[in-house]
Amino acid sequence: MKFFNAETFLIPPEWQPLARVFAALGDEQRQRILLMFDKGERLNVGQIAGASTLARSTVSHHLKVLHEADVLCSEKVGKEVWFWINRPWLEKTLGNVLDYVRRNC
Amino acid sequence: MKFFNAETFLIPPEWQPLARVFAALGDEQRQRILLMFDKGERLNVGQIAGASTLARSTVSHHLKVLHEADVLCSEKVGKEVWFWINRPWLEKTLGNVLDYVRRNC
DNA sequence: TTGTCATGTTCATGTTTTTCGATATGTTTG
DNA sequence: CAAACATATCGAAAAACATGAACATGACAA
Repeated sequence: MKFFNAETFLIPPEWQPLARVFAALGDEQRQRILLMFDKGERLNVGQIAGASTLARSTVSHHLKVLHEADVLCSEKVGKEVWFWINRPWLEKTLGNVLDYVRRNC
Repeated sequence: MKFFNAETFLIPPEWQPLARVFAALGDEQRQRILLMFDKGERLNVGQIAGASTLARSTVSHHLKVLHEADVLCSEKVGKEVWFWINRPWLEKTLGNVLDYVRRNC
């Protein structure tokens, strides 16, 4: 068994940002939102809410979760906030997990 | 915007097994369990429960979730049930997502 | 066989977290 | 200021999580 620390078991700290990504992507509504984005596209809350069955405030909440997990970037322009996928981070994160699996599983 | 279907938005069916993987990996305790496995190692419920702070029944539940997401394989030998990481599936799933990100994000 | 112990799952319950919409508040534009 | 857009907060409903007790099964010894 791996990573023993006396009696208890500790998650390596480099896994924690990753944990947020998985938690964020674990929700179906948030997956739905992510899949809406076209390559390189930027969308605002209204557009996403319009394409979903959720209330605008609910969409805003999910966007916040995705943003805190660094899965989405955002920029406020005038009275609108534009979101887009953080491709480099997503690519790096998934790549790291894949490497980990290949090396340690 | 992508994948429009009249008014509502549909998740492509090939994403559903993947969604289960992310949901399974979204929980911290389940991450903890996964990280316990050494390369190629097989562990039973008692060993995992012993290395965690959770009750055996709780561990059993989490193992069931991981198994239903195909993240773990299991085999019953005698009175013990042995679990191990489904490396090929995990590798394939993460690889698919990574490809998707590279192609469509 | 019968009894006992070890292992794992299922069930009922209680707790905690998440989800969601409504409303109120904040910002920016015209 | 008024209108449009987004966010924050709150409470209710739903889902997920954790636990011990009860149950099922297999190993093993008397």
